[in-house]
Amino acid sequence: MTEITLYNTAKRAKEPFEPIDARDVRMYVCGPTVYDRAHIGNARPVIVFDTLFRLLRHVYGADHVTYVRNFTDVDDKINATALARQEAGAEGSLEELIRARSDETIEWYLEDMAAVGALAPTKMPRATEWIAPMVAMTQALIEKGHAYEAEGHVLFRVRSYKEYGALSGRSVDDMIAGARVEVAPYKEDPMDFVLWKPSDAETPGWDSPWGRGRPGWHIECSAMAYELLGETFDIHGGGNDLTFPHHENEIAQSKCMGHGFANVWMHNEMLQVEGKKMSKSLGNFFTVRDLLDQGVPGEVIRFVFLSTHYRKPMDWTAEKAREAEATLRKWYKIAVQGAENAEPNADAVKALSEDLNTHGALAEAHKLAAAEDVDGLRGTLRILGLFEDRMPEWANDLDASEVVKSWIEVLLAERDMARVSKDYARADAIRDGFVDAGVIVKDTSDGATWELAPEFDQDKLEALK
RNA sequence: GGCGAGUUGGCGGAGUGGUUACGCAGCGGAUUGCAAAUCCGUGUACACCGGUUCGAUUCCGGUACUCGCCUCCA
Repeated sequence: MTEITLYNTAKRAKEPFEPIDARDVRMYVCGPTVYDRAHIGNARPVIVFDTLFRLLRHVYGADHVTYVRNFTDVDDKINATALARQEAGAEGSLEELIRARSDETIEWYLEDMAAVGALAPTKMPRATEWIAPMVAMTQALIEKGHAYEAEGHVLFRVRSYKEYGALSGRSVDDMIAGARVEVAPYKEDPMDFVLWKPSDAETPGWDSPWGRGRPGWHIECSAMAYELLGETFDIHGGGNDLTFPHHENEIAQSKCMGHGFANVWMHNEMLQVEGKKMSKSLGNFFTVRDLLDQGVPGEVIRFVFLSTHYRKPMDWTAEKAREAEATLRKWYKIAVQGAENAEPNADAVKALSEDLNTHGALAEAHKLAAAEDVDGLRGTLRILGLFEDRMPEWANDLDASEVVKSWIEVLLAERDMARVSKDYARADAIRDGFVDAGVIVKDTSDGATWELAPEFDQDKLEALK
């Protein structure tokens, strides 16, 4: 069996991956807060952990991997959108509008992530459907002395968990020293974080022993992971911005419940755009849907993501997308000749098994393409999520008649042969079409150059249209 | 301030204690009906300073610089 090595944030080292139960390998990844379209950075953990999911399925069998990715649909930003819609005259109660906003955002998310080749996780729990387990866990933490109620809030007593800070390598005292946040007066300790908070009439809330309220973000993941994967599971993933405080808090909650929780912690690095942090103020903020709408295929987006190791900062550039598209066009023509159930190349799998060296796997794919190993390439592209059942439509050759039409536009406007021929790859067939139509002829003086026919006239071109 | 990641040839980006990563671009050539496409060939890189070693880009220590997190932002 293929030996998989993974970098474990908790150990700060790569270690051999040994599943608790090879017949049911379990992974939890923090999913999105569903208030709007997923931006391009959101796609990174999705693609990284989807690739890991595919590798695990390959190694342990498709039926022996459980992958849980949640939706956080308790959030003030969702409420704000719903409220704005109501004020703009939208039909329905605020509650209904909130639910509708979550629903539509989840739908968008699944569409966009499917477009970049992400398989659906085994389970996708919505926080609002698991409130009872969150309440139960909160209650249990109070009973164990790890949490306390204060002014309608329930807070986790950070000082009661000695290992707090181990994942992110921080000490509680250092964190307090560097804290820039104002401390709520009802907290016993500045580091304590909320498990449950009260909701006002305008905010979604659920009944609880502490009154009507809603869960804190961190308890959501602890409770859902426990319900769906059990007390102990194999891998917990997410972006490295979640390492602290989110994952640190999850660990504190679950460990204090007496759970083993996750054995391996994996974090992907952040994404930048054209060398800069993506932000709305810099104007380099865009969503996955924006790219798709601009005609960047999902496979190309995925390829670009796979070309950088997941633990390194990644830079999204238009140049990389161009390169990726050219490479994929070439590969698809070869891979499409391969058998449908072709196995991935062993060296490519080996690369992936070494802490998800996706770029190494792509390098193997280059070699397979050069060797015209149609099966190996097809299988390899499939495990990378770059090729499913058939060639993506965008990768097919351009339709000659469509291309001719665009050429005609340019010829009519500029009569520029060179300009036209630069733009299209399939010049031969297209040119033949023009020759047949008598629009272009070979220059008789040198016999090597093409020019517009002397008797060329507008009508002839118009007719071709 | 605290924590963490990184620095590889023109660019992107792997990896290794002593042998070609890979891709793109470039250059040379082949082919060709201009161009494109295709094919062949081509590149002695590893931030800086010390140390360990027969030998370090690869291990250890330090310096510089870059970046991220510490704000429910993946």
